[in-house]
Amino acid sequence: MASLTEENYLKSIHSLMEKSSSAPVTTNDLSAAMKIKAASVTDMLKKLSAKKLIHYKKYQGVLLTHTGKLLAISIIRKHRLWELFLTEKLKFSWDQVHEMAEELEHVSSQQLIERLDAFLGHPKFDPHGDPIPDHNGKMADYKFFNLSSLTINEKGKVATVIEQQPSFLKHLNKLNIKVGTTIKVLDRVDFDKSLTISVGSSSLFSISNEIAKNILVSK
Amino acid sequence: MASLTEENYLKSIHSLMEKSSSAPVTTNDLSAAMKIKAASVTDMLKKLSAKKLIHYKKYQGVLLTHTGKLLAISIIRKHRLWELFLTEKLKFSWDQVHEMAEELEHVSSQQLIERLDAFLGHPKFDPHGDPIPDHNGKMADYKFFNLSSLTINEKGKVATVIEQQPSFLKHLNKLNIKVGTTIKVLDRVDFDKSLTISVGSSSLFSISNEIAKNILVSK
DNA sequence: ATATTTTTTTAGGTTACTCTAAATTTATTT
DNA sequence: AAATAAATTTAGAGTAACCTAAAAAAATAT
Ligand SMILES: [Mn+2]
Ligand SMILES: [Mn+2]
Ligand SMILES: [Mn+2]
Ligand SMILES: [Mn+2]
Repeated sequence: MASLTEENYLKSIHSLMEKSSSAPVTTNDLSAAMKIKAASVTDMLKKLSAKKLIHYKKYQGVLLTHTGKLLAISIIRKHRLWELFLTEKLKFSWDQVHEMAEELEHVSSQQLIERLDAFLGHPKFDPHGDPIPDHNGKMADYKFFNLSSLTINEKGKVATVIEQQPSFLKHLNKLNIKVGTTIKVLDRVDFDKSLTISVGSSSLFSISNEIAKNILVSK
Repeated sequence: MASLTEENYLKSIHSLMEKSSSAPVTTNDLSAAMKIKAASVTDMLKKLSAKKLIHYKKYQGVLLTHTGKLLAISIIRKHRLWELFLTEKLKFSWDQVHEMAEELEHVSSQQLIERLDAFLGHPKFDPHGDPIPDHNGKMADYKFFNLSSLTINEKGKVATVIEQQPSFLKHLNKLNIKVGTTIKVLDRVDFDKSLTISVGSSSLFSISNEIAKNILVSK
């Protein structure tokens, strides 16, 4: 139905819509996110519009149609299930799996993905703490708190990370921070909002606000 | 390095070379096998030749170069490992896995395939009894016997099937014949070479020579 | 309300892969 | 050894997905 390229556009539009709380996504946003020139993006928007996967009016940005959204979510489902397969079964670490999942998510068999889901025990979250949509597209919708917003002596359990570049994830590995880790905020420096935290039951160190802002916790 | 399309051509050339015991593969052979018009095949042959993946002289057919052969075998390795994953872990039957593996074999990560190999326990054969090349391209090379060539009262263990269309595999499912099954030839009709066989320890029935010719056994 | 800047679209091209129709080469028959 | 048939290549074209440069529209600043 949709080509690999079209699938990538839909996924990108979906993720930009989430970041902008469903406001129209602009051509330039897509161009920047996908590293494809704006003129090329315009071409593809016309095509996706003709296929009724997006709502598109010249100069007005785009929104996913119902069909487009379902398709986007089904690709995200595949991406996250494959990521979990790679960490759980093949023992890759969370900083290695994204790129491979970018390819695996385009494997078309619906049956394959349902079997994979069962094989993994119908998981609810991927290795980065992102929710895995079920086969109807529904996904867990918890509200998490930014680590940087916790008060002194407050504890949180790492739920998700916002920034997911391998370099950031590898840094968290060094700090022993992963999904599920309990973090307690012990102190905050007024000047730069850096935090002194304890991780798990052992170590105690300081992290910048830049890092804290990219970690979401449940209380 | 090589595109999905190029990979499919190399795989096709490899399999035709095996069938013709390494004689040059013709443009028309490829055209028929890949269901792509001969003119298009010629275009691609020029391209693969420029990349030194095949030996190609106008009108003279093609052979894989050393590099081309290594690449073809690495794709076959991926194909067969994914097929085994699908049967062993996701519980698909041998008649369902080929199509999915046709897509999965193009996922590029070398690391992924090495981990998958380990996860499956470094298997030697795929669900159809075909040998899985190891990471250096070496594969088991047993000599098997055609079921149709067994003498009366001779036994064999099913090792591979030649024809691998889903329809044929499903028929074998019905007959309870799979890789590993022991078959004993009890009688042969002179007129049409059809065989009366016993399968495993139970059933006893007749199969046509057409079917027998597509089953290879070890003695 | 104009002028300037920024964003987006259009116009015209390129590459990868496919096609049909015509030309050429090789193989087979007579 | 021609003549005919079959296989292969060339020529010309189309679609998908990209690009740069120029034009047009929208947003911002004066
Ligand atoms: Mn990812
Ligand atoms: Mn993820
Ligand atoms: Mn197969
Ligand atoms: Mn196989």
